Amino acid sequence: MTRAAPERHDDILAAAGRRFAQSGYRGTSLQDIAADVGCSKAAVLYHFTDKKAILAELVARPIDQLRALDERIAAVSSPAEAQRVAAEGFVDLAVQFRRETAFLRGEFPGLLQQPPFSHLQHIPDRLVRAFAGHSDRPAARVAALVILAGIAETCGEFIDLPEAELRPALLALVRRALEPVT
Amino acid sequence: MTRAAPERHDDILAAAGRRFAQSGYRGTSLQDIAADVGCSKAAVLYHFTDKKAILAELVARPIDQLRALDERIAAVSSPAEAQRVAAEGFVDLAVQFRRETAFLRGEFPGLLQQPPFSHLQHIPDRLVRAFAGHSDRPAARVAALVILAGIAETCGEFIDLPEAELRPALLALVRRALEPVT
DNA sequence: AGCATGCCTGACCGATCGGTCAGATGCCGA
DNA sequence: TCGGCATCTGACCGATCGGTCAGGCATGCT
Repeated sequence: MTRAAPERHDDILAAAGRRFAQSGYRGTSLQDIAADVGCSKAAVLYHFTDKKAILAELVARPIDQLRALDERIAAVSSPAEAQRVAAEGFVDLAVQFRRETAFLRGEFPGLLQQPPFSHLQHIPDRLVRAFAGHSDRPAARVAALVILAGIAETCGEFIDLPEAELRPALLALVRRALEPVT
Repeated sequence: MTRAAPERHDDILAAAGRRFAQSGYRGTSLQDIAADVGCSKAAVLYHFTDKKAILAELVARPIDQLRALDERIAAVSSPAEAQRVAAEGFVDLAVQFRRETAFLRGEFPGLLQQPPFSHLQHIPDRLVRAFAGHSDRPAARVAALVILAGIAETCGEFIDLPEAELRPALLALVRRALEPVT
């Protein structure tokens, strides 16, 4: 069965993403990916030079999305508008990013501090500042990141609560924590 | 070089713990562990039946600690005392547990819902209730867990802030979030 | 028709993995 | 001194891994 190259490329990427998220990078063989796609292992290596290349392209996507959100925030004029944009986009993005790259933290600790992931160390700084409303309290800025970034992974691990219910409750709590002291 | 069995046993366990935390379970070979300990791979398999057995014994330890803390909280009389004990013990324990078992989440998702890890789903319930001071707001109880559990992993990943500085700031924030609405 | 190109397959390779096994070594009680 | 047990080693096994290679097959251009 022969398909057009771009579609096969994306099929492999999607299958690899599901497998990596489920069983980790080292726990996923090229044979597994090929079976999901419905082709041979050699076909996978025809579209990607390496197994590493699949991973690299897979993680580049959320990084680009996060960078795009960062630029969108940088483009708006008022801090209030920046906060709104950040609050809307960052939660979903942080949740998605952590869910899709959870296996990286276990198998490759320290990898997120290296390029191209190290971009994240600078981008979230502006994101969180926008989200926390230019708060001077570092605890508030840190907390916004910690809470948001921890939602996806912690939910369903310790807590038996669907993400749909957990997120608004936590968001309300984040907003409250970030309110200025009266 | 021959050592007494209990010491060798613990040496292997300690070496495996470091390796698993660094490179993951599948990323660590028995040869790696043996090299760290200073013995042969067969010697490792003399003290442990399986590679799985090493992992099982490694993760059983923090589970026991968490259960012990739970029993300590159940033993105290007043809710205020329970809250103090929980606040003291749970933060360190949650941080340690998440750091030492971070690789599990990436390589074996869903494992923490199965025995013997599923005990954690019941134990933290009382812990968090004690920590949150019997709050009726579910968001507060959830938040206490989420925040505490997210400290170890998120710190040093996105945030360039040592844990020693991060923890008191977050603890202050947790307490504030849990205060009753005035 | 003939040929080139893109896409894919099955067979194969070396390396590494977890695990087994027979036997060597050292220690300790009889 | 001798036998037995605990501890450990080197050699080895089958399985699986990532990756290579020669060739097959369809399509489309000349």
